Amino acid sequence: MVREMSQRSVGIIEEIEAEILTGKLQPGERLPSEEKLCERFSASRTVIREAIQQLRGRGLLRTTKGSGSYIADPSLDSLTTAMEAYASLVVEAGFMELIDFRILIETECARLAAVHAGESVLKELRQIVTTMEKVQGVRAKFSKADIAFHLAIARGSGNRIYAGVLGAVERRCIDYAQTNRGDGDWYSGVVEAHREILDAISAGLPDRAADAMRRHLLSSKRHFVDLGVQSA
Amino acid sequence: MVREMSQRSVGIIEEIEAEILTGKLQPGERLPSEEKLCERFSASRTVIREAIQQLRGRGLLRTTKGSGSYIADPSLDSLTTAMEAYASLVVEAGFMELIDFRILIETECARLAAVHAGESVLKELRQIVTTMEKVQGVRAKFSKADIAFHLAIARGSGNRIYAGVLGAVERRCIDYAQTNRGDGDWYSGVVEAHREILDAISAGLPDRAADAMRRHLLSSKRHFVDLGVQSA
DNA sequence: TCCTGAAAGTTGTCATACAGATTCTGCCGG
DNA sequence: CCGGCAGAATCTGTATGACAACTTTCAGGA
Repeated sequence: MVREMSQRSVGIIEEIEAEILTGKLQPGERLPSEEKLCERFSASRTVIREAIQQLRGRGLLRTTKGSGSYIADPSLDSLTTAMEAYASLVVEAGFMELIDFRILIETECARLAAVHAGESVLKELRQIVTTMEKVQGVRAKFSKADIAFHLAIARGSGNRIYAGVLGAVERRCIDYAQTNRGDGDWYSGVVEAHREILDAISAGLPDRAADAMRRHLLSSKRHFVDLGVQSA
Repeated sequence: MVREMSQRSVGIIEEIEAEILTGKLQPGERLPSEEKLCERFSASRTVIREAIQQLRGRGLLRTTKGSGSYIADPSLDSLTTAMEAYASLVVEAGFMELIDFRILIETECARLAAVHAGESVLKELRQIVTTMEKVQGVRAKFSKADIAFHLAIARGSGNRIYAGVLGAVERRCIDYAQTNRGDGDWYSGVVEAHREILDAISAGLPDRAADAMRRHLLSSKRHFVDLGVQSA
């Protein structure tokens, strides 16, 4: 039997976490040194360090040797790592839910990108599609370009949360999609779909971009189903 | 100047993480004891423990004193806590992005709930709306019911990711919405909107439910803007 | 003023020890 | 043969002390 347990560090973690979340400790600010935290919490350095390690794992702190621990910037790192952790743990059971989640967000990203994407993003997208054509058949490179394409669109949406969330789930979804497939003209179909999305965004047509993205992702999802990925 | 640094534990973290996500280590399975990990990685127990702490912080492991560390279940806890942390760190700057994110997801949840929600969820929703009518004017209770309403719909969508993600951002969004407002008939307007959503879901009309939810949330968003919440 | 280098401060790692909890093992009684 | 119970073995949690490696600070000299 496995039961709950008390831990000296959890109280410390909660307290520091609260100070960060309430803004008492601002991003970029330095945490007191381990020694001083020892005094404050009347705990050994061991316990203090373990608390810090866990907070680092959550992305709330970053530490520099010889200098100290600092409150992390309000970057999407913590969100991304957690989302990644969750995505990696979701095996068969909730995988469809993850895919639906991705479809919802990416469709919206495509729609927004058609309006907000700047020239630099468009240029990047064109280059990626060109790359994809060249590396057809080379699974690793193709996959990498595929991910880059979708993330670039997410960045082009102008909403950093979409970009952060997608960064976490994208790799896993695409790896899954390509694991069991090597068909010759599957590659050309995907390239075609991407070009369609690119054209719509480039032309500034939100609905068409969203529709193209949606069809592309639904087609991917259909492949999962065909491959027998069933929910438990 | 703050620079990068090598850490003995990062390699260990990556290796264990890889074993988890490739499925070599399954959820529920026990990690080798710290002593054995020391041998395997030729590192001191200190380093091994720090790696474990960070993985615990990410929600990938749970540990029981006297027993060992186990691969975590694919629970949404880690996702929720991290999302919460991020939502709290996002202050003024990215708040609109958070709201848009919420609107996107909740609209979809309403649509799905109209199809998937079971009788228990419907019953809960009806009860919450009744409660909301009673506690009009009492900010704390009204806010609590408000959150409960939206979360119940998220659960009714049948997608656990939506529910997990929303659980993290909901409280913060709603608190923000009600902080600077106490108008008399604002309450009745909100109740009205919720009833509209409920009716659509109850009637099994996805598009109408989505539309009602969207209008409700857009109206909320408009209030933020009116209140002068500007993005940096 | 600017540069250098020593000193102080801070985190990273190691080794050891023991407390507290769990799990395994083997003996004993039925 | 089986079940239960006590003790041993195993394992994590915590404390302490020490030293290495890195950063920051600051005083003193060119």
